[in-house]
Amino acid sequence: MPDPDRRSDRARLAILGATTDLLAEVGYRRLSIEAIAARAGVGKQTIYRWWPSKGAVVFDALLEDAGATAEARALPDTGDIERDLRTVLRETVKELLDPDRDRIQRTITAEIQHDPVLAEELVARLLRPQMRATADRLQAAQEAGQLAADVDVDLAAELLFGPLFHRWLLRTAPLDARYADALVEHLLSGLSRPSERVQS
Amino acid sequence: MPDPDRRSDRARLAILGATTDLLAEVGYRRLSIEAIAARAGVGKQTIYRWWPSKGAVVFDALLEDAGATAEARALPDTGDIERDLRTVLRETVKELLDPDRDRIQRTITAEIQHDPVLAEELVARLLRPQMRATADRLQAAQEAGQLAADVDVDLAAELLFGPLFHRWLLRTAPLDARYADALVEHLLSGLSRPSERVQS
Amino acid sequence: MPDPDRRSDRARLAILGATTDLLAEVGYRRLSIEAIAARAGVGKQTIYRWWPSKGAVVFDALLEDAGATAEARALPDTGDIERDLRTVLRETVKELLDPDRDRIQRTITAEIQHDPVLAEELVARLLRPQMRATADRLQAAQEAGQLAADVDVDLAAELLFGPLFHRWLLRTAPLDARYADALVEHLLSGLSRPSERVQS
Amino acid sequence: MPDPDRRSDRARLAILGATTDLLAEVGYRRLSIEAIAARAGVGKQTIYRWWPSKGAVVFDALLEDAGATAEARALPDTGDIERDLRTVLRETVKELLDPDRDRIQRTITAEIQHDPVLAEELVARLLRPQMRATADRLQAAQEAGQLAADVDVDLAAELLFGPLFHRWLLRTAPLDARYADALVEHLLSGLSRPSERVQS
DNA sequence: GGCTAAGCGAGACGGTACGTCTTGTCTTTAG
DNA sequence: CTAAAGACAAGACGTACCGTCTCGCTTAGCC
Repeated sequence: MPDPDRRSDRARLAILGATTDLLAEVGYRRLSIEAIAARAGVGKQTIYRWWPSKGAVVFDALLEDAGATAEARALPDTGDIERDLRTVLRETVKELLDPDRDRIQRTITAEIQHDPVLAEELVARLLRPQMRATADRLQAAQEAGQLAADVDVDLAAELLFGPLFHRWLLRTAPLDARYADALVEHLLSGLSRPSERVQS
Repeated sequence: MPDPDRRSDRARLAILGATTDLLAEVGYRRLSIEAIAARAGVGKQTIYRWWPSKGAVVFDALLEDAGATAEARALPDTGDIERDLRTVLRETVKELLDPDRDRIQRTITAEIQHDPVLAEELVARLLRPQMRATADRLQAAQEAGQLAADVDVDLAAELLFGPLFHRWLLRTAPLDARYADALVEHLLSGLSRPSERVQS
Repeated sequence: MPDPDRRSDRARLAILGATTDLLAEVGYRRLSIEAIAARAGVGKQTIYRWWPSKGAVVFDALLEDAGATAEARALPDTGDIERDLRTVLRETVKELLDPDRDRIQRTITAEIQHDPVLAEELVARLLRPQMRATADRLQAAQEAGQLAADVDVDLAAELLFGPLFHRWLLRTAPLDARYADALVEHLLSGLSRPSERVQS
Repeated sequence: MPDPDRRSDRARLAILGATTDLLAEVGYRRLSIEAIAARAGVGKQTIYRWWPSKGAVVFDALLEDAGATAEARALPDTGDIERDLRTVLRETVKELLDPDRDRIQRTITAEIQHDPVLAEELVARLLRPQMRATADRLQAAQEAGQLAADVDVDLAAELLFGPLFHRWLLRTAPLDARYADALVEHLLSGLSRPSERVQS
């Protein structure tokens, strides 16, 4: 309904900024549209005009921050697949361990549980690119003969990030660089040998 | 402060029951203590007396339900490790795909993001036992010579459940029985062969 | 703090009306802001925004009603002071005996016991005007030679209304028209004769 | 229902004492049965067993205090009716001006507005005796020939106390000793002269 | 360059829920 | 076997926000 052309960028940025600030100060739970509007020096209607929910505002505010990070995390390609995977996983772990990122990331994760639309946006803009890049790197390694030809590189990427995020989100065990290394180690070496398996 | 000896079990169960019902009906977001009290025929104070937050009530309500489920999901041991893992993973997938369980499980997952105490309780009472059981089943297979002796069974369990929950929580891709099978398949066969790896 | 210019008259009148109705139905003690808001179809905040306490709302509601009454009770002046005073006192008695007015009036009287500010407002807007009018009527009679020149007309007014309200408020004896007449009778005839007094 | 013989005097006095204390500390409005029980070191049930309402407890507590005062205020009889009336009215004024008595008296007055039973008890135990005594003193004066034989002594008593309490309760004007004197003066002298009245 | 249709800030509104407090009843515990 | 202690159902308190709705006031952008 409202005309995007006439949208005030001043207001937009003030809202996003106030949201980021307040998120850090009081957390998602106690964050209110009222407070965002007040902090941003903006009428509540201006928020409701452009965002459908608190979650959406928060989401945009976080993406604003996360954007640069994601770009910067382009996968390295040194020719050594093991080293490159180690690098990217350790980096991911380090990021998740940073208190600020931790809070933001958890907030966004909690948020998408109840909002599939946001979920899709998050996946499309942050998660999928990262996994895609990892899978691409694996494929390059495959083409270089460093990996078996029958390896499903997408599945492989999930075998790296899946357990990592599982530990982090569900807190089943502490997350550290050694775990990242162990995942890479397993992926590249294989856990079991075909010869040792019984016939099923 | 209040004396647990004098706690009314009637009220406790009514509250937990009402919470479960309302969760399924309106979801976590629109679940209110007010509504729980009304549905349970209980004073609000009785809820506040025994639980510190809405999250805690929901959590207890969930555990009450999940208890039996968890017990019932004792791992099968048919002697065939592949079949057994397939069974347990497919079961887990099926459970996560059930709308009610999905909603409840997501709710609780979102909840623990901001509450490490709840997180630890969830892990201790639900997640850890399941992974422990899986790891134990793997160890039995190992002792039966169906798996290489150097396999880290705990890591193996994470390689199964990690990617599963990753897909489910972050919605990076649809979750189905085929994916469960693929995870088992990978774990037991190995993705890469040692002989094919380049020297690093 | 709130801006009186933007005040909704619709809400104001609905609140005052609901208050009057509920006062008559359940009395002051069991009157709740909650109920007023519900009956008026108004948010509680709208009440708290404009009135500091339940007493203040009730007070305004009463004055709204009493306003017209007070205006209408302009003193008659038939030329016959005794008849006019009888009329006004009997009218007052009749009003106090009406169950609705009785309840409201008692409520407000109880209320001002603990709130001098409300007291002053009540006196200024209702009580003082009535006594002033009565005193004025007495003065007119005085000027017409119907009363001694040295009579203090203000004191005289208190001698009429004081005993009346005393009976009514403290319930020391039943209130009726005969009592009103007796008070007028005494005021105009004098209880004791100067000639009969002993020297003091 | 409960047996008055078995009533614990210790508890009764503790309750009455706690009530008086709390009344002075927080006033009637914010006085709660809960607080009285806690302060008195008594179960709430013990209060509910013996008193029907908060008002009743307060009432008893206040009467406990007021009792002695009332007894002590026996009317003087010096033979000079004017002086005696002046004394008793001035005393009453002084009492009403004392902050503690003022608060207690107002509380009790507010209370009886909504409780005719309490009203009757107050009247019977405090108000009526005082007015009776005043009327009796007037009658003695009458018999001594100091007052006209046709004076209604009960009405006369109301003409003294009525305006006094009217001023005090409704705060229509400040209460002081001069006003007390003026009332006595009027009662004994008469406001108007019969000879000056017009024929009605 | 003036008109007009927006977006804007402000904030009152009808509501819902919060977490606390008190009421009056009922139950448990200790003397 | 009584009375304190206090849990309970009920419901009002006053506050915080929700999302909607006017208000005037900029502020474009089209005439």
